[in-house]
Amino acid sequence: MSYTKTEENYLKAIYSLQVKIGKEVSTNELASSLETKASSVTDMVKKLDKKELITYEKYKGVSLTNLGKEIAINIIRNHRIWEVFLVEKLGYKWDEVHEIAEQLEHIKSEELVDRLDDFLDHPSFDPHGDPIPDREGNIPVRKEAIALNELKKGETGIVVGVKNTDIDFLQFLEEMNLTLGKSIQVEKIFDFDKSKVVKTGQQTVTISKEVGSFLIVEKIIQTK
Amino acid sequence: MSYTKTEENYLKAIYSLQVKIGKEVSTNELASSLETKASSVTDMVKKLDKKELITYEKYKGVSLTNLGKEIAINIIRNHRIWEVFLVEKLGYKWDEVHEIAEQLEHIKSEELVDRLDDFLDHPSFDPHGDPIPDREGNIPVRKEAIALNELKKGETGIVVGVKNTDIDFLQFLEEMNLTLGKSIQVEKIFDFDKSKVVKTGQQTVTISKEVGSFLIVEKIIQTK
DNA sequence: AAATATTTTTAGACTTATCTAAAAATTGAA
DNA sequence: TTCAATTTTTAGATAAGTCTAAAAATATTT
Ligand SMILES: [Mn+2]
Ligand SMILES: [Mn+2]
Ligand SMILES: [Mn+2]
Ligand SMILES: [Mn+2]
Repeated sequence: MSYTKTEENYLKAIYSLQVKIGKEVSTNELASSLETKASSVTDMVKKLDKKELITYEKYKGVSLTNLGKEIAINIIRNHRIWEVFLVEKLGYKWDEVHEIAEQLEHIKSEELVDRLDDFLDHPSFDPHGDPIPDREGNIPVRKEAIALNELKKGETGIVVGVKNTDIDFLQFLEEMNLTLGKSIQVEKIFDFDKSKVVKTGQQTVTISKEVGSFLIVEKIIQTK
Repeated sequence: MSYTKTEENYLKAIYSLQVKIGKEVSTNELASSLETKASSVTDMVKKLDKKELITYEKYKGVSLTNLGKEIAINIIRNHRIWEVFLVEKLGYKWDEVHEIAEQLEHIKSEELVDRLDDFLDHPSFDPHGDPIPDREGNIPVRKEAIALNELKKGETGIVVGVKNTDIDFLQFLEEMNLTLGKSIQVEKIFDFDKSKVVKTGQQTVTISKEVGSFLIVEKIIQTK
């Protein structure tokens, strides 16, 4: 069985929203996530329901079937492996690869992504720190990955991911030098608005609570 | 400006047919090349004409404008560079890559193929021996490339390309061990049907006139 | 030069994915 | 609990690309 690019994008969007909100995904949520209209969503979810990729009940939203989930995870796997390729082999920066990966993830070939995965030495995380599912759909979990906001004053974390992939945000991080793998120490937290002064390498910058909620870090236990 | 996959495939097909037959491409030729119906072709060529990618006159066939030719050559460049990548980096065999390249050639990114080209050290020919146009559309020419049929008895050539990329034919060549880079010596030519006995490495095989017309070789001058 | 065969175009229909506008159902406030 | 706001669905259109069947034009034979 093979699916259209649109069907795959719907499944991927439903998967992400389902993980994020933990219950049935509404028509409007899907519409806004896919930048389309609610009426278009209704049409498409009927079709996906008929194909048994999702469960849809009128006015009650949708959720993925096992098959739908499998396909969604596979597309995400494709996307993230391509992103690794683009950054590791072609020298793209991590804030430049998403749009191209959106196209590459839909290339139809059982074998291609597996070969690419071999070629890249089976990466577990993509350039944004997101986990890469394996062929069977298992998703690696990172120990101790938390939002930067959960770090207390004096604590240190390594940037291992972001929760927001807007190009503007990624470029902001680049500017601030808060990129993947960077070590960040919390110097001060303002009670006022929970903004923070953090140190990364020689730089010291102030970041908002919002930015701190989007940055995923691995907390470093200081073994003195 | 960006074009649909279908438009790009039409331009590519028109380009190849135009090169092959040297005059306007007829509706039926295009239909059979694209495995579609003449009526569909008529609709599409009207559209491409309106976009000034081709010149179309009712009942008189089509030919590419400069813009159309430029786009066609660019798609061919994409296709062949991806084929090199698939063979050189991912370990595919040369008879396995065409279908995947048919998909990859349509990925929209100014930069991607240029980066891939760098990564592959600017190859001039693809795994089938076909020339790879550069960014400006210039197509490299190979000196002394001739059909195997043009070799006389006793002469030797190196396989540098094929004129038929049907998967059946490529697999036949694989079977016969007449693959790219192989040296072929003509042992005998039958007057009867111009079939040949040829030697490649330790193997000796008989090939038809047709096969000989599809194999491109570089003639080796025996400097005794 | 007609008649016939072939090629090409037109007409009308279908599919996928989308939209706007209006109707129906659900939610939430008074 | 009733009415208003919001969400969702339906109805009807549109655009891209395709198809079949029939009409029109061109090419080939007699
Ligand atoms: Mn991405
Ligand atoms: Mn990513
Ligand atoms: Mn090819
Ligand atoms: Mn090729």
